[in-house]
Amino acid sequence: MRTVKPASALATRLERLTGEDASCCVPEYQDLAKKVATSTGFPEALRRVRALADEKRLLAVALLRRRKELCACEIQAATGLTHATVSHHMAVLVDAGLVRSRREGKWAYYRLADRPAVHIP
Amino acid sequence: MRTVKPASALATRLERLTGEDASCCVPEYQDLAKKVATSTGFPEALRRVRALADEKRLLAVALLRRRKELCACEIQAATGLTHATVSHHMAVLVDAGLVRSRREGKWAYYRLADRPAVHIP
DNA sequence: CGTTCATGTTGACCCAAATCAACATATATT
DNA sequence: AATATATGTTGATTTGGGTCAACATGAACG
Repeated sequence: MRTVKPASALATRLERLTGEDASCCVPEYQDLAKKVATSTGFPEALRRVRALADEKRLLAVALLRRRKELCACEIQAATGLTHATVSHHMAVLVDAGLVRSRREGKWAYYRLADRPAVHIP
Repeated sequence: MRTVKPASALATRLERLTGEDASCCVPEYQDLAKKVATSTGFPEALRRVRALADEKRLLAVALLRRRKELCACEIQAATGLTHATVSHHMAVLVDAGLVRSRREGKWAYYRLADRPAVHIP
């Protein structure tokens, strides 16, 4: 017989450091990760960062930092996308809490939300 | 004959606002967008935001904010991923300038870079 | 030296998201 | 009312990226 569990790099490293058996420490790290990932700030930060992680959406936000307010047709002209795609992108930004939308007649206006910053949890 | 160009929402809106012909303004917005998108800060901001826009990578960064330094095997234990995937993810973070890597014998250590913040251009 | 072990690299697969055409809705204009 | 217009919605298509198995590298240890 041999050691049953496949030698874990983490366990061997911790045993090297502490001299004790560290085979239990992998679930410990799993628990820490789960605790962080389910903390309040994490899902929102992920949604915000994901919303910004597109070239066209980041461009829209960058433009909104220069012009206070833009209508959908202006964003369409700037991005060169279809109005359908623009609408989809702006919905993602609004859903992430980065942009607020306003409706005036036929036109839809967008501006940055009050606190559009992202901070890592 | 009719108006040759398909009625642009942006042009009609600007003509409504200014009373002048605005058919030229679409390339104007294109130029502004291109100017912003090619500005120095934009590609780096996009790379950083994209690097953070993954659940496992954001988790790794969040963990690095708690523990000053983690080795690859610890990140593997925390994320539950293959070591290949962990290596790939950490390379993305390092390439984005968010994380610095250090090598000590067989082990690879990661810590946050000096200024891991993202700021939108 | 040869083996083991921790990590990096490559190739392939697979899924989520970006995109657009077509349709739907709502507002303005005549 | 009827038409035109600006935007939202849906379905389908395609592409980028996350994932892993397999292989490669390089160090420690006998």
